[in-house]
Amino acid sequence: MANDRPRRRGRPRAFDRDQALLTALHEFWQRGFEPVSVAELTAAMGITPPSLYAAFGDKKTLFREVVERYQQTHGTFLATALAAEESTRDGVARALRAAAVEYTRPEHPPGCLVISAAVNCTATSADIADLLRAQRAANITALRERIKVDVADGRLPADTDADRLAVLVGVILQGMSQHARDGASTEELLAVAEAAMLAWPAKIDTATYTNSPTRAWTR
Amino acid sequence: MANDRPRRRGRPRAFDRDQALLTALHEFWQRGFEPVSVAELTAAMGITPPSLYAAFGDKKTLFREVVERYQQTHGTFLATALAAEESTRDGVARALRAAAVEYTRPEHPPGCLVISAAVNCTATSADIADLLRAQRAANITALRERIKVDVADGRLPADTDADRLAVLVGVILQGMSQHARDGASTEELLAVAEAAMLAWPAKIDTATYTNSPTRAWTR
DNA sequence: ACCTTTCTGTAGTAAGCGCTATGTATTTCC
DNA sequence: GGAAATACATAGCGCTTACTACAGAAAGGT
Repeated sequence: MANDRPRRRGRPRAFDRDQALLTALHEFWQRGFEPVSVAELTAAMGITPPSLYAAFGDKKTLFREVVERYQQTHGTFLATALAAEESTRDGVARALRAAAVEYTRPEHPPGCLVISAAVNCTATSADIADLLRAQRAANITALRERIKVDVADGRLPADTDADRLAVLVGVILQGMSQHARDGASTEELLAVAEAAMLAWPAKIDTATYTNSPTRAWTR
Repeated sequence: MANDRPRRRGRPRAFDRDQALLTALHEFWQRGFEPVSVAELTAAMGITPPSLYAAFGDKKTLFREVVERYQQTHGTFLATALAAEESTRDGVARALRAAAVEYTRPEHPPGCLVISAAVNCTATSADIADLLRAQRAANITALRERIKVDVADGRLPADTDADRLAVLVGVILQGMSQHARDGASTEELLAVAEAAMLAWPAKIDTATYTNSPTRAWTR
C-alpha cells in the first residue's frame, strides 16, 4: 500500500519492488527456500545481487516477506471459508473444496507454500523451518478454537474432541498439498475433500442420531 | 545377505558397510537428500570421503541404496497390513494404525522417508525427486488394484471408485507423515487414523444400509 | 552548480559443495 | 618374498553458495 510517490531523495529504483517480490514468491513456492539461490532470484527478477539486497535485506528476510505476502493472499482460504459459513462443519467443507481448487490452480505452483517450502533444511535455515511450522500450528489452533465455539453453541456434539478434529483437517490439508505437488488434478482433490467430510461429525440439528459417525471424537 | 567372508584380495575394509548404510539412512531420513552433505555423512560414519565413494559410488547412488533398504524394512507396513487382513477395509484400517505407530517411533526420525526426503530439490537432483514420486505412485496403484479385487469379490460395493479411494488413503498417509514431522504424538496420529476410516465405505455384509457413507464413491 | 542520497553493475570475497588424484598401508595370490 | 589388489588418509580440485566493496549514475535539496 502506498508504495508510490513519496519521491525520496536519491536515484530512483529501476525495477518494480512488488513485482520482484511476486517473482520470489513464485520461485520459493515452486521449489522451496534452500534450493532457490540468490543468483536464480536475481536472474528471474532481472536485477543484480546488490539491488536485491538493498531492497529486501538478505535471503531469509526476503523469504519472510514472501511468506507474509503469501498468507495475505493465497493463505486466507481457510479463514475465509470458516467465516463464510455459519457452522464450522460447513466452513470446513467449504475450506477443503477451496483447498482442492487453490492447490491446483495453473497460474501458480501447486500445493501450499507454508506446508512444502521448508521440508528439507540444513541447520543454517532451521529458523525458517520453525517459522512455517509455527504458521501451520497457528492454523490448527484457530480451527480448534472455532470448533470449541460451535460446541459451546450446540452446533456440534458436546463431547466433540475439538483438538483432534482440528488435527484431522490439518492432516487432510497437508496430504492434499503434497498430492497436488505430485501432480493430482483438481477433481481428484475435490473427491478427497468430499470423502474427508464423511469423517466429520454430522450436524446436530439435521441428525439427532449422531451416534456412529461421532464416536471417534468422544472420549 | 552374505556380506561377510568371501575374503577378497586386497586390504580389508576397516568399517562396517552395512552400519554405514544405516547411518546414511538415518541422516537422509532426518533432513532429506540435498541438505545432507557428503562431509556430514563421512563424519557420522567415521570414515573419509574416498572410503564412502569406493563403497557406495556417488551421493545419489548411496541415496538410492538407502531408499531400497528403507523400502525393505520400514516401507513394508502398507503391504503387510493389507496382507494380514482378509478385506481391504480392515487392511487399510490396520495400515493407518501402523503408520501412526511407525511414523512416531522414537528410535528413528519421524514420518516417511519416501514422502519427505526429496520435497525441496534443485534441478540437479530432479531424478531423485522423480524416484520417490514414482514410489508413492506405486503404493497408490497397488492399493487401487487391491480395492478392485475386493469390489470384484463383492467385499466392497460394486460402484466403488477404487482410484479415488486409494488416493484418499495416500493423502491421509502423506498428511500423517508431515504431521509426525511437525512433532505429533502417536496418540494424535492414531486418532486421525480412526477418524479417517469413517470416510471409508462400510462393509457390505455388516451393513447392507450402505447408502450414506458410500455415496461419495459412486459416480 | 554542488552536495547528499540512493540505486546501479562489476567484480569480487570466504566458505561450502560433490568429488578425486596421489601416495601409503594392509591384505591375498603365487 | 614379491606382485597384484584393495582400502586408507591427506590434500585439493573446480564449482556454487550467500553476500559485499567499490565506483559510477541518477535523482532531490539548497
